[in-house]
Amino acid sequence: MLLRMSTLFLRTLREDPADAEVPSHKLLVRAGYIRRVAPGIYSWLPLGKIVLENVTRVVREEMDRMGAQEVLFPALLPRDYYEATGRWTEYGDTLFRLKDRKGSDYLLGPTHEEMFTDMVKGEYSSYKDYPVTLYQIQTKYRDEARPRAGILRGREFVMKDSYSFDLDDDGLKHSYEQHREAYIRIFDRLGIDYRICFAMSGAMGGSASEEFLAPCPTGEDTFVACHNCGYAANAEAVTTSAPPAVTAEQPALEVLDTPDTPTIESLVDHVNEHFGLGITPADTLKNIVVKVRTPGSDKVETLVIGVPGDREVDFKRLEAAVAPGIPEIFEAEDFARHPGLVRGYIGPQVLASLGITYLVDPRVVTGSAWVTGANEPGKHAAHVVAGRDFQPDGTIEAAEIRAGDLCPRCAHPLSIDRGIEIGHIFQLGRKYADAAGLDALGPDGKPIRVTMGSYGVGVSRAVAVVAEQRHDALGLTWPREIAPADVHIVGTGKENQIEVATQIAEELESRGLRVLVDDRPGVSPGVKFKDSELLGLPTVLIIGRGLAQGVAELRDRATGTKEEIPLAEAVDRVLAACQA
RNA sequence: CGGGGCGUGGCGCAGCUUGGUAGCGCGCUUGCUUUGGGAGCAAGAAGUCGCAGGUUCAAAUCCUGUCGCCCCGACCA
Repeated sequence: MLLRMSTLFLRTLREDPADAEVPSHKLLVRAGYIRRVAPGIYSWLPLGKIVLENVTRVVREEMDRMGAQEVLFPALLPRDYYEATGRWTEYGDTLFRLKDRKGSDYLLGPTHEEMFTDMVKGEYSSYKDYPVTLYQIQTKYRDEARPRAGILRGREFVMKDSYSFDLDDDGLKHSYEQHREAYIRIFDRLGIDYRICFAMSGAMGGSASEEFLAPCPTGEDTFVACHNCGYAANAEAVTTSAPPAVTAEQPALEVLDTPDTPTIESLVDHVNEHFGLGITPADTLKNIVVKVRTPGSDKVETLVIGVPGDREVDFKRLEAAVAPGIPEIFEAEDFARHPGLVRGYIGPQVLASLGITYLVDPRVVTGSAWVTGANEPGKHAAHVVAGRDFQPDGTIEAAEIRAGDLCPRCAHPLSIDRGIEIGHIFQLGRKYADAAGLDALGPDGKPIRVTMGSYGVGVSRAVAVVAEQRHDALGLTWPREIAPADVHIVGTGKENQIEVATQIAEELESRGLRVLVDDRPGVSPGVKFKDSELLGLPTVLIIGRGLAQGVAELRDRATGTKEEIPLAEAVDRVLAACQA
């Protein structure tokens, strides 16, 4: 491959685009890789298209290597496939819907579980056919509430999605492990820094689930990591380690007059001042009321959640914890309907008699004593003991996570970072097979319900993530595997530098390298150097002022090292650099 | 959907308070000079000032409405 900048369809921008905020967005636009056409929708210019194809190639090679077989579904799909699983309505506004000329409903596929399941059902019927894993690399459409950060979160994006079909749980585990290994190879080859995090399976249903998160300040996901034992988890999936149960005898419950103490801080101050208890916010028990709506029905359950007073309820964690239920704020009118719940002074002592479910943070262990509401305006209760004065219906992971919280596996302090989800693997189980009635006929003549795994890689997002993780003040610094070319040869000077640069470019191309040569006449050296740095090819060879002395300059874009080399050795030295 | 900001040549912006000739930088075209860090000089091309209505002798500027976009929060590869 030999690209000549004199004819390459490329225009670099000197200034950041006004609508870009994150580095990958700014740089990909400035370097002429992508252009915006609508919110969350981008065109790929020649260099960007090459990078995207390179990522695609890596993903495809690794999927093929693990034995998955590539298929391709349409992006334009009829409604009925998504009707069977209820997702035509469940997916809500995120689904791009359209009608054909006859008025029939269609959609642009946001994901393809239904299609894969249906395809396997149509072709396979015997246990001898299984297991099988299929994948596709496809453009997906999601009408995101808020597309953002350029290509990082678009409404149209390229995704590799695959599905494994197995006859039993062990088979599913094996398929899952194979994917895990394939993903590790993929992201290693792409040069992405990532963590494999425990995840919630969320609305998709299913059990084991892990996310591949690329640590990045602009990331939208929060994850914790333990630097001692290697544990990592999405914030929603972190489990809280419970302290041991308290066996010591506790004083009897005591109701205290606590007027004007609407906040935890005011309560703590008041109690310490008037009753000398010496408590901290962590000794109080804060009780939050929420409504949990069951999707697709009118059923709404009232739920009270007890968390230590020094912590907020993390709504995302709460959502994950009550999934597939949808938590909603308990409004003033809801309080009006539940006179037993005294806003600001709720204590768990009365919940059982009110018939309200009470779930507590795991720190609220049996025997622990708390200062909490007394279910009367202006009154709180002290020495309220779990297991004695109230009986929780269970625990819930809804309290916020903080840096320094203890690792659930080894009890070392956890760190908190942000990351971008680039891959997600999980064991779906039989939800879609159930919906589709996907069975294999077993050796005994009886049907076996197939169990599935679902696995995704954000292909176009990976391009942005690499740009996000690998750039400097001057521009992009692609890893060789996905760079638009191996080497950028810059010819600059008023003698025959451009001719020589072109000759070397042709020689390197014939030796199997992918080459970009800057053969633009009359363009000043500064412009060429700046463009070279912006574009970010890993190796740069400059044929410039040293030509008369038979000298070229070899640069490494990422490290910034520069070396003068004899022109006669240029081809070999570039080859060596590109093969290192 | 809630909150904030912005719509002016291809890109980045000023002008709007106090109505009166549409301006700057980059990019683009032509010529000459320049060639190791986004060159210089000269001459050019290119704008329904988001859209609609209103006020006015006169609207980018004032008023009303409307559309769109970006950013921050609830959703996800």
